Amino acid sequence: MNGKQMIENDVSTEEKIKIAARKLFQEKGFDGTKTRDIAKESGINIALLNYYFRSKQKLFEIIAAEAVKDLFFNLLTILENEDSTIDHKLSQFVEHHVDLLKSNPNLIHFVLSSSHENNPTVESLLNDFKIKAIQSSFASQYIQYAKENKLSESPVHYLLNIVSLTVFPLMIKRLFEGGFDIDPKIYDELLEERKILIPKWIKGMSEA
Amino acid sequence: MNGKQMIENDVSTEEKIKIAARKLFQEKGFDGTKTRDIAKESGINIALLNYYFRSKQKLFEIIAAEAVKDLFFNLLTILENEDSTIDHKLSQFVEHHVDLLKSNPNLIHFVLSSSHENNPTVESLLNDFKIKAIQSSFASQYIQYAKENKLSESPVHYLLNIVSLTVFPLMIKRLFEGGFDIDPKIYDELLEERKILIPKWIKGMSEA
DNA sequence: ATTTGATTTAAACAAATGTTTAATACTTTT
DNA sequence: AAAAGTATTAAACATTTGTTTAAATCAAAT
Repeated sequence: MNGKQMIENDVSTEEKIKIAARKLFQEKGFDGTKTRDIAKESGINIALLNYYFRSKQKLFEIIAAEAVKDLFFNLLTILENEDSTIDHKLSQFVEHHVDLLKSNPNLIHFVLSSSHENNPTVESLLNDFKIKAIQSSFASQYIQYAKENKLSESPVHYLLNIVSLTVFPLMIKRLFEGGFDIDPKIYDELLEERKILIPKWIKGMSEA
Repeated sequence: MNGKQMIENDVSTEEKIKIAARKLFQEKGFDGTKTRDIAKESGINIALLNYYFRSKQKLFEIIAAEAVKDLFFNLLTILENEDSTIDHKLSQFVEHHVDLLKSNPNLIHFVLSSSHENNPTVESLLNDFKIKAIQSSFASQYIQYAKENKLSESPVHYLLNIVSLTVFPLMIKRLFEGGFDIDPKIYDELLEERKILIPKWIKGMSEA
C-alpha cells in the first residue's frame, strides 16, 4: 500500500506520477492537464494514477500544497534567521527568489491560481506562514528600521514593494520577450542586476 | 415586459455570448470554461455559440485580443500625450491601473496566460504596442529624465519598477486576504495610498 | 401573402475524459 | 513451494464536451 518496496535508487511509480503531474499542472493548469497526459509523461498505466492518488483532484491538491511549500519555506528560514541583519535578509530574499523563479517560471502563477481554489491544505499552509512571519526576527527588525527612518507608512507597503520589485519582472518575462522581441539573455542579465539594485532602491524609497 | 427583459433585448445575441465568455474565460481559463457554461450564463442555446463564433477556440481568441486591448490601449494614450510631463504620466499610469485592475481583478492573469498561448492576434497587438511605446513622447521624456538624474541603469528597469509596484499588489490581493485573513477594505485603502506613494518612491529610487 | 434569408431550438454525434474493473504479473511471507 | 499481499495492465464504463444537423421560428423584401 505504501509503495516502499522499490529498489532504492530507482524512482518509485508514485514519484514518477508526481513529477509528471507537477510539470503538467504548473504548465497547463488543472483543467488543461488530462490524466492520460500525466500517464504518458510519466510512462505509467493510467489506472495507477487512481490507484496511488484516488483521483486527479487529490493528486492536484498534493502538488499544489508542495508548490506553496517550495515558495514559502525558504522565505521563512530567511525571515527567521536571528543572526542576519534586515539588510542582509533583504538581499537574501531578492537573490533567492530571482534564482528560484528563474528555474521555475510557472511557480508563481501556479501558486496564485491554486490559492484561488478552495484547498484547505493550501489555506492552512498560508496561515501557518502568516503566523510565523509575524513572529520572526524580521518583524522586530522592521519595527526598529521604521523608527530609524521615521517611516509613517504601513509595514505592508514595505513588504509589498520588496516582493513586487523582485517577483513581478519574473512573471512577465515571457510576455516581455514575446511582445517586445528581446533576447532572453538580455532579460536574464537585467534580472541579475536587480539582485543588487533592488536593495539599493528600497533604501532610496525609505529616504524619499 | 419587465426591465430585465428590455435590457436583454437591447443586447444582441452575439454580444450576450461575448459578455458571458469574457466573464468565464477570465475566471476559469480556456479549459475550465465549458461551452454549456457560456450558454447557460448568457441564456442562449448552445448551438448559437458555434453559429456566431465557429468554435470555442475562435471565441476565446477574440476575448483574449480584446483583453489585451483593454489593458494596453489606455496605457498608450497616457504615454503618447504630448501635453503632459513625465511625472504626470507616472501619476496617471498608477491611478489608471489601480482603478482598472480593482474593478477587473482577473485581467492581468488572463492577459499573461493568453500571451503564453500561440495567438497571432495577441502577438501582433503586443508588437504594435511596443513600437508605439518606443515612439511615444514618454520615451524621449525618459531620456531627458535619465540625463538629469544621472541614471546609468537600463530604462527597462525604470519601467519594470513602475509596473511592478503598481500591478503586483493587485495580482496578489486574493492570496493576501486569504492567507493573511485581512479585511478587503484595508487592502483597498493600501492600494489607494499607493497611487500617491509610488510616484514618490520612484523619485526616491532615482536619487538612491 | 409569399418568398427568402437569418436566427433559434432540441436532439444527436463522435470524441475525450476521469474512473473502475477484473485479470495478470510480481514480491514477500509463511 | 504455496499463500497472501502488492503492483500493473488492457479494457470497459458512464459522463462530459465541442460541434453539427435538421427542423422550426422570425423578420424583412418582393
